[in-house]
Parts: sequence; structure tokens; C-alpha cells
Amino acid sequence: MSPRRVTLADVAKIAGVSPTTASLVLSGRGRELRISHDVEQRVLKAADELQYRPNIVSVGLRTGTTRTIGFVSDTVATSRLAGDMIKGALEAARERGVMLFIGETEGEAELERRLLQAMHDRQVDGIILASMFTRTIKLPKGITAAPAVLLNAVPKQPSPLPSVLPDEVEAGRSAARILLDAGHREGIYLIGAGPAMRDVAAGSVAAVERLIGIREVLGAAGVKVAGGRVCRDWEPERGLELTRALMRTERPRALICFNDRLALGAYQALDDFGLKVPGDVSVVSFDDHPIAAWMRPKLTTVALPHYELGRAAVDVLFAEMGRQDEDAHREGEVHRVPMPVRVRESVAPPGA
Amino acid sequence: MSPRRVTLADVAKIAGVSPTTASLVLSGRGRELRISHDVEQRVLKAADELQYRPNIVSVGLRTGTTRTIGFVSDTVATSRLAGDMIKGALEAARERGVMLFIGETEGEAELERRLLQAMHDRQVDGIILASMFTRTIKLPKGITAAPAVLLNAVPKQPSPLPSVLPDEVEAGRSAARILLDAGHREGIYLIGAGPAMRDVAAGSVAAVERLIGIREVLGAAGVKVAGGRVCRDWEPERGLELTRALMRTERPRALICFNDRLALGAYQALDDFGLKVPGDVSVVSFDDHPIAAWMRPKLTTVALPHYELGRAAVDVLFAEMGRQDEDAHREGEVHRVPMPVRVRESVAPPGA
DNA sequence: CAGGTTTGCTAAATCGGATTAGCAATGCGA
DNA sequence: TCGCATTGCTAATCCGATTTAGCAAACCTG
Repeated sequence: MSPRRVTLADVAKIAGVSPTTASLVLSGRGRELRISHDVEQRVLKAADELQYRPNIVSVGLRTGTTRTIGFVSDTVATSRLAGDMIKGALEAARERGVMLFIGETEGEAELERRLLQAMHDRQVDGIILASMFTRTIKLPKGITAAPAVLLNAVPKQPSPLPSVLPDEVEAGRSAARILLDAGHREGIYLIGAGPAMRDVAAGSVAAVERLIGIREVLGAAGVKVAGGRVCRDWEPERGLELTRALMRTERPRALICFNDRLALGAYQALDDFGLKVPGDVSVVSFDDHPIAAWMRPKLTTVALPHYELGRAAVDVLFAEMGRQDEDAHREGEVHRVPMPVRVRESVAPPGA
Repeated sequence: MSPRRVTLADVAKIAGVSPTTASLVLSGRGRELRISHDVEQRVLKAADELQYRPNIVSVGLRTGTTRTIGFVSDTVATSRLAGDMIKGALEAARERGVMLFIGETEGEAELERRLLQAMHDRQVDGIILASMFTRTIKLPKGITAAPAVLLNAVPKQPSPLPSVLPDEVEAGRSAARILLDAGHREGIYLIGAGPAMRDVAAGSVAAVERLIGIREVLGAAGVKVAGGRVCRDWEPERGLELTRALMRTERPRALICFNDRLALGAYQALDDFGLKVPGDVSVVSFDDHPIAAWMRPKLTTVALPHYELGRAAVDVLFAEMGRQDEDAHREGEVHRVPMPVRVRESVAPPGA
């Protein structure tokens, strides 16, 4: 195929030194080990001329570090969000000269086990275990074989693994503040969860935390949530149904939808009842899915910072990898990534 | 961290044989090299008890094959489509016991070069060079260092690399047939490209090929394309503008939108003019973006088979890797993946 | 000028397997 | 019983780097 890779031995031969010396120079330890300036230059020149690049497989075998990390997630395909998360991780990794293995478990424990094994067989330096939507997970067995970080997931049992999560509670607060700031005091309804803390689909971390934030801010302002509708899967159809059902008995002035897909359905339902957004009803939402900017009027929403989550996971993983084993046994700290507000066109003062 | 990996030497020691013998047995060459049944069983048993797994880094160094392939694309984040493509590649790779490196070039040649280098440094067995939307690309220098496949991209210069592409021409035919079958004969307009072959944004392979298919089938049925509007970026806003502009002078009975995002904009424009889909105007489109199923009425569209494209790329790459070097120098063959029709609710007979 | 340092470099071992060459023990034929 | 083939296994080498231990030459020092 190609004319065999250039090896360290080739460089050494051209420079007229031993492989040892060449290695020393190229790894920057030449000074420390008293290699003469002259020899150093010869090696550097030879390496440059031959376009030498160390074989990372070989280095991996010798030193045990492969400059490679594994990104294991439950799904890669669901929506663009996953892509952004991977993109963030990818760029952070690139800046550190590290490559990313990608793997998908589809939520199956057996696949997950095999995947982690395959990655360890390749001596990854660390693992990012990611979930595409925030949820609690059972930690897989082999996860402790290397440094690891949980991304968008909280462990069922307490564990020493650090985790990276969007700041959902603060996002809930933001959503509530948007309505408050616009002057809304009544007729605020929730679509997807609520109004009470128990009205939440099991396992949905996002629902719980967003609800906490919403209730906290509205409560502090002396505003009561007028009502809410729960559902498990936050899809447009559900948003349509739920909002329709709501409209049969209530006249909302503002809707907080628990994600943008629900909001899309809510828009359709409001349209069916001849109500205008935001003139008749204001709508705030979460996620900042691409459709949020395509809807008419454009949807005001609190964004899931997928890109930043991906980056943060790599950052935290590196910190973890650099850590001494001694200070292990600590509780895994939780890193919260802020969720920025995207103000668009779907919120107006009541009765505007 | 963890109690050191089990090595072949460990297995050999437990089984009371030499590492050579253990290696022979475990690589299945025991029979061939006359290892006794008894010894074979001992080795197998020891390996099983110790849960031995070969260190792929080591194997990679010795044999040069790492059971790893690189997936280099221009963007991973754009829409879910990319995710599906990666998912397809991932699953096909998993079935073959191969891991995937993911890399993103963002269209920058320099990044691409460095990425390919980083992958070759890790001795990948092959490379998939992917584009997220079909287009012509300039082949990077280092691409020939290992077997490679072009995914969703056609090389500017003729090259020996095989490529995998969606069958856009046939997709164009499908779109036209859908309207023909519904009884449409006139008032068919194109949004995004056309009506003539020259009315196409530069560099858009999909536009050209879809247009060929559309014109071929309509032409064969003696139906003339009533008109069309071109634009470069196929986004909802453009669809809205273009369709609005069209409506000022024309009364279309059917729209072929060059992708679903354009169709979303077209829906909005038709709504502005008080026209119903599909009662007044039928709409067909391409891509099968997630929003296609969320729109009302649901959009009939010819799907980009991203998942299958990803799978196909891995299949073709493996064929390439297994190929003898001798029959090189042939022209890279082009593999076309069919684009399936998703019939939904946006097409009806004219005047229905 | 013998004995000890310092300087500047290299031989050899190592990582964990695959592979080639070869060795000891047994079987077989003459 | 000798010579040769076969059977069944192992020693040694290699892949491409890093790293430890150490060696020769030059340099001091008293």
C-alpha cells in the first residue's frame, strides 16, 4: 500500500545516533539527560526531514496510555442534540490531542458491557458514559477499570464517579422568570409535568428539576401555577392532545412546555382554538431544539447546552485522569452546566 | 486502579504451557499445529477462568491490524441525519467486532489532514470519509495510506476510491411518480431548484440529480414542470419566501420541495394564502427529516437513508480491506443506496 | 598521576502478544 | 537396533516505541 511508516529507528540511523538518544531528544528529555546541542539538532532535523510521527500503538503498549478516550452513550441518533454533545466532546478532545471512540449501547446492559470491554481492550485512557436525556442509570460493572465521567446521567447508587449535568433547576427558574418579567401572574399552565411535585413521569430527572425551579420562582413571587398536564413521552402529539384537553376547561394566558416538541404540539392546539401566540397565550419551553427557531412565532426556550456538556465531560475526565489515586474514595462531585435562555417571539405581556 | 489485566502469559502459566502454545490454541491454530486435545482444553479452561482478553494494542503492534476504523466527516452536529449515518456505521462495525474513531473536520483541510494523521498514528485499518450532505470533495493527501471509502461524497478528480451515495436520481423519479399517480398533470412547481437543468445552486449534487429524475419521469409522461424557484441554502425561511414569491403570480396545484425544511416554509406560505394541504395544493419533498412527521398534514417525502448509508460504507470498506492490492488501479465503483418513499398526508388528487 | 566526577551517549530490557524455527520424544520400517 | 518421520510443544525473535542501567571518555582534584 504505502511505503512503510517512518520509525524512530529510521530517524536514529539518519541522525547517526542510537534509538535511545533519538527517543530522548524527541520526548524533550534530552536536556535533562545531557544530550549535546549538536546531536539534538541532528535528531530534530532528521525527524523533520523524514516527517517522523511516533506510532501511538507502540507507545500505547509501552506506556499504557493511548491518547484515546471512549464515549459511550445510549443513543447517538436521537435528534441533533446528541450530535452537539459529541461535537463538544470531539473538539475538547482534539484540543488535547486525543481521539474519541464512539459507542452506542441502545440501553442494553449486555451491549454496554461488551462495548466497555472492547474499549478497555484498546487501552482507552478514560471513559465518558453519556445519556442523551438526563436520567438515573445503573453503573455498569467494568466502568471502574479506567477513569470515567458520567454525562447527563446520575448514578442510582452513590459512586465516586464525577458527573456532568445541565443545570435544570436554574433552567426552571429562568422559564418562570421569563413569564414573570413579561407580567404574567395568572393562568400559567404546565404541559408535560406538574403542577404538583408528584405530577411527574417516573425516571425523568429533567421534569423534577425543572418543576422545582419553576415552582420556586413562581412561589417566591406569590404566583400560583394554575394547572398542568403530565405525560411520559414529550412528543408533539402529546403536546397537541394535552393542550387540547386543557383548553376544554381552562383559558390559559401562558404555557410552560417541558420541551420544544411539546410546544410544537401546543402551538397546533392553540391554533385549533383560534388563539394567537403570543397575543393570546405566551409559550416558554425547554431544550432549544432546532424546530424552536422554525416555528411561527419563534419559540422562546431555555436551551440544553449540549455542546458545552460534551466539552465539560472531557474537561472533567482529564481532571480525573490527572488525579492521584490517593484521594479516591471521595464522593463523585456534580458539575452543573448553565442552560442559557433563548429569547424569541413567543412571550408577550398578558392582554397585549 | 484495577488489578492489572490478565495477559497471555498468565493464562499459559495457569495452564502449565508456554505462551506460544496458549497463543496457538486461542487463535484457533492449535489443531493445525498439532496441539493435543488435552492441552487445548487446559488452555481454554484457564483463559475462561481468568477471563482472559487479548490486549488489542499489543496485537495491533505485532500484526498491524487494530480492529478499528476511522469515520471522518465534515460535521457531526448538523441535524439528526448525521447521527443516523454514524449509527448505521456503528452498528455495522459492531457486528464485525470493530470500533469507530469519530472525527470532524468542519470542512477545513488542515484539520482534516491532522485528523487523518492522528488516525493513521493509531493504525486504523481503514477510513470512511463522509460528508453530511452530498457534494464533491477534494481528496486529502493522506487518504491513500489505508483502505478508504467515500460516503455521501464524490471526488473532484477521478480516484480509485469506492464511494457510497444515496440514489438521488431515482428519488427524483419517485417524487415525480407520487404526483403523477395522484393524478397531477399541471401546475407542478419546484421549490429549491429548477425548472431547467441549469437552475441549480453550484455544488449541490442532490439538486442536480433529483432534478434529473423529476424531469425524466414528468417528461416521459408528457407533463411539463410549470415553474421553479432556486435557492442556495435549503432552509425554512427560504421556503417561505420562495413560495410566497411564487404565489404572487402563480396558482400551483402541487409543489415538489427539494427538502423538508423548504417544505416547512412552503406550508407556512400556503397557510398565509389560505390554501390547504393537500386539498388545494399537494406537497412532496425529500430527506424525511424528523419534522416531516410532525408537520400538519404530515409530509410525504422521499427519505435520505442515512442509517443505510452508514452501514453500506462499512460494508464497502470491509470489502476494500479484504481486497488484494493487485487489482488496484481500477476506477472506484459507486454504490447507490435506494431512497425509500414515505407516503403520508400531503398529497391528494388535484381538485379533491 | 591515581582516583573520583561529570559528560554524553548507548545496550538491553520491557510492554503483550504473533510467528518462525527448531527441539525432544515417540513411532515405524527395515 | 539404527535411521527417519511424525507428533507435540517451546525458545527466540519481532512489532516500535520508552526507560533503566551502565559504559567510555573527558575533566577535576589533591
